[in-house]
Amino acid sequence: MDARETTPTGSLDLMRWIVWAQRKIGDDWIRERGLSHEQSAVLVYLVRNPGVIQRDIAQMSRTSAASVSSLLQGLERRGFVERRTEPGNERSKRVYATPAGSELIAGFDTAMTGVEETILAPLDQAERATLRALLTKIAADLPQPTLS
Amino acid sequence: MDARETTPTGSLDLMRWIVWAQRKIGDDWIRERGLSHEQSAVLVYLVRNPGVIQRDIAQMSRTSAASVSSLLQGLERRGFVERRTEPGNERSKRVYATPAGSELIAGFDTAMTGVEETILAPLDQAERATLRALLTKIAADLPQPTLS
DNA sequence: ATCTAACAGTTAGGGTTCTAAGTGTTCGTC
DNA sequence: GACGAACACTTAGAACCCTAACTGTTAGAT
Repeated sequence: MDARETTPTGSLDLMRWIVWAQRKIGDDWIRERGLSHEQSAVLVYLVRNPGVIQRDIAQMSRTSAASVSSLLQGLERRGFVERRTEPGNERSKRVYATPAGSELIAGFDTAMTGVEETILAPLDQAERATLRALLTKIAADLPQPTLS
Repeated sequence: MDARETTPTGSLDLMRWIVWAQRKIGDDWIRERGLSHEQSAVLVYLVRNPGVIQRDIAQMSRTSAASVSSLLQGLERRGFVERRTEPGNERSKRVYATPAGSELIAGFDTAMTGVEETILAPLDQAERATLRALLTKIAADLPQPTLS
């Protein structure tokens, strides 16, 4: 939930608004499959980065190792994820999305690209290029999300 | 959490990335004060719209009346929110942010405008105007967040 | 006036996520 | 080797949010 404004004006307010519209659709799609938003985000990450260890997941999602542990328990119980320890390193566990997990995310991705197309419909190709350039410039040096 | 990509390319991926960076900072700020993201969003809404009833909150946040009830219990217990029933209508409750609640959100807002400035730093004034124009165009006819 | 249905909100119970404290494993130093 | 610190992860317990079922209130129809 993030409908902080009724009539957004600042650029970041607008972005939040737009992103929130897309996210809401994605969350609904995911929730119908019985997963939370956080679980889906981790599953997407696992499909793109197979075999990472839990510490990596904690870093990218900026949460604690404990939260990752609980979260993966839920995903594992449903058969979307698998954890294996490799011989020679008994304390790390490599995490993989199962075929069922990958399939779920594939469906999610196609649904989401459809939504993206719908959202960007008001812009022509030149405008989209400009937008992408500006956003790239911003994203290039985002401040480290360390608190003020 | 929404770090779905390691190297985002699409415009909406970029927006998600940027928004997520800001949101993460905001969430940390809020969590240090002992609130969840959802609770903060509702509190912001209440500061801007004093006296709404719980059904309104459920509509704007697109959740259920039950969730709003639990959420407000947490906010009320901490003294950030107050619920009053008006004579003549015994079944609706008008909800107000207390001074403590308003003060909290005021601090949050100033912190966030600082973050916004930091994030937009790479763009000059002309670029910011272009960006805002493009985003406004998109936001103008966002698809209704009804599921596909 | 009564009866029903819709409404506004709450309670109960389960899953999720968080903080704090606890295992077990590896590395570095002596 | 042996010891201690750092590391990777788990468990326990609390708060949160959600679905389903519930209580109490209002409005409308007969």
